[in-house]
Amino acid sequence: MELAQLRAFLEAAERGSFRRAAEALYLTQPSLSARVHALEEDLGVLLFHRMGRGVRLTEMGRAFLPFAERAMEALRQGRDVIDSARDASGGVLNMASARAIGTYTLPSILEKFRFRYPNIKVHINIGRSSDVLQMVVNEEVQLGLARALTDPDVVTFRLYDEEIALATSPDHPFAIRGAASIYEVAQEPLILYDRESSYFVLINQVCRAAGISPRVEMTLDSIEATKHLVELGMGVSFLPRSGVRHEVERGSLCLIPLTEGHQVSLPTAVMVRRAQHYSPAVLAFMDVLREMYDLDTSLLEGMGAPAENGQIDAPAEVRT
Amino acid sequence: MELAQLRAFLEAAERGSFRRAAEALYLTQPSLSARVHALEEDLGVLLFHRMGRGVRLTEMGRAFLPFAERAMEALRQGRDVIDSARDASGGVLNMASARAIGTYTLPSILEKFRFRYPNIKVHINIGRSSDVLQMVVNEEVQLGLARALTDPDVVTFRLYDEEIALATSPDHPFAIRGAASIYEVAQEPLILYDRESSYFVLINQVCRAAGISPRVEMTLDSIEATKHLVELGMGVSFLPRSGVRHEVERGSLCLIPLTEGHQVSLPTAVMVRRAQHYSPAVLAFMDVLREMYDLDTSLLEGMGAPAENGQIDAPAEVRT
DNA sequence: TTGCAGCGATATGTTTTTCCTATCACTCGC
DNA sequence: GCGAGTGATAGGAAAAACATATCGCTGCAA
Repeated sequence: MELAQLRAFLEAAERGSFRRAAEALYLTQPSLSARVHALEEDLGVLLFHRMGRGVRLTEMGRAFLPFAERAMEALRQGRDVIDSARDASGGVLNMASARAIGTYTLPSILEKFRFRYPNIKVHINIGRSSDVLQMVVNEEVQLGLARALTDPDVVTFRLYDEEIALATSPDHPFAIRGAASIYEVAQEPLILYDRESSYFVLINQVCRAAGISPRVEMTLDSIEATKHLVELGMGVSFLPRSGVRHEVERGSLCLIPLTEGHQVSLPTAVMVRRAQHYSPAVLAFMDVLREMYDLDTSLLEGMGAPAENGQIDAPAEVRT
Repeated sequence: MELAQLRAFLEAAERGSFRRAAEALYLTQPSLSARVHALEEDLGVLLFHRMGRGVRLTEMGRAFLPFAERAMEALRQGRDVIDSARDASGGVLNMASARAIGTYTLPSILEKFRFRYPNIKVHINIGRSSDVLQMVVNEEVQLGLARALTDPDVVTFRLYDEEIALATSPDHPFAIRGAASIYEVAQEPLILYDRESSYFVLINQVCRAAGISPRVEMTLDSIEATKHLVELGMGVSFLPRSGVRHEVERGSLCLIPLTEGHQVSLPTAVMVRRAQHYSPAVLAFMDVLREMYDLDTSLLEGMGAPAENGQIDAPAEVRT
């Protein structure tokens, strides 16, 4: 069965004439006749009564007609969807972001993005870094911002290293002294957020590296709430530097360097599912990131698949 | 767009591999590749990401997939309907019959028919002769039994002439005398049924031919009720001979010959929509009729369209 | 009744398309 | 790296589709 045959069938059924149907399809009558005949052969039944004057559907023909119409309608709709999607596909960017990035970094990115591409609608899903990666892999989103994770199906571009700093209230002994040892921190009540988050994992990792086990007094799932508790002197916390900028400027929080020089940083990256072609929206967003973070996104453009150096395999990085 | 392309698309989408899809469709990989490429060209979008290892649907491909599936499903259903209709088409005979024929003649026809073709289901619509003709023309039924009417799109085979006889109760003067003049009948209260029916029209026609106007006391739409009224002596009526056989045998009704020799007969016929091919059920029914009424139905069989002498143009016939 | 016009079927040669074989380029797993 | 597996490409062969010309039939009209 072929669509050409169905088109011939439908046209002939509608016009009651092979000749006129052939005209409508820019064919000669014998060609259309052959198409109908082939369809009849395929189905094993006569679809038309051939009268001297035109043709008329048989019972079988009438029975088959609605199905042929439905099939053609489905394909027409499919084509419509493709057409509208092609025109509008540049118009929607569906992305995912880790919470901290979405809260503190993404707004400034979006500001620039919306200014430069005001017609692109953006949908943002907030989740943990591992969720973000998963959404990218599953193609639930076109693009993800999170801690740099690696996956064979994902291209990861590193954006910047988020420094995780020890934060205390201004009247805390650490703040007054202006420094603290990692071993002292281990004695302090520690407030962390979201046991599953990258931050939590990373900080535990640092402590283990230093051979200490921190006194985790509280875990929350909100950075904002954590900051407030630290401001109130309930404990100290490791927080992303970009997330406490305002409080530091205001003087309600202090960032304390560690005497051992431990520096905890979290590589932040943008991730896309590996593919050969990317939607205009994705390329536009990457372009904004390229400008802001000196990124090399040339690998995404054109036909070529992204090469190896576009990725980062580095796990959360700890320099000492 | 062609179905071959859609089949290639669907198979490749399902298997994630052009090569395996090609195998499944008994093609070589380049052929399948070309089909998909042609579809992509037609739609103007890429449907697959070509990875080194297999292929993966693009967003567009995912968007188009359900429509392609729906179209294929519609065609599959259409084919199923055709297949089951072909197998069962011999199994259903949809017919229409005029009331009198359906009541008195059809049962004996059906008895023989059901005996010989026990697997054929019969649906019967009862209506007036003109309705029967219309249903045949509109192809609402495959076959009609009615007064012989003519239509350019209908083939009419005459079966028998139904004699319309004057019926009275056994104690009526006509019955005692054993005969009646048409002019005497004009003086009697006449009971007729169904103003629109062929019988009614025919009897009026006879009376007008004799230059008389009958005393129509009552019109009913049931032959059975008419018979009962005549049995009770409420009047006389013209009734189809086959419809009063039982009452005459039982002695509750008498049939009175007209002294002038007027004989009213109604040509009864079977009618089918003119076509080139007839379903097995129709041919089977015609075969039973052929045997019972010495009909020449050979014209319906084989490929040839029915010829001219298969029809009857005679209107209701009045011999005098 | 007899032409005449319209329609569909058929035959045939040509053109177009489709298909397969062979080969290249690329990716991935060992 | 190297081999297995996969998709793209090129070119020749096979098949299908198409158009032209013509026949037979039907229905309409003179």
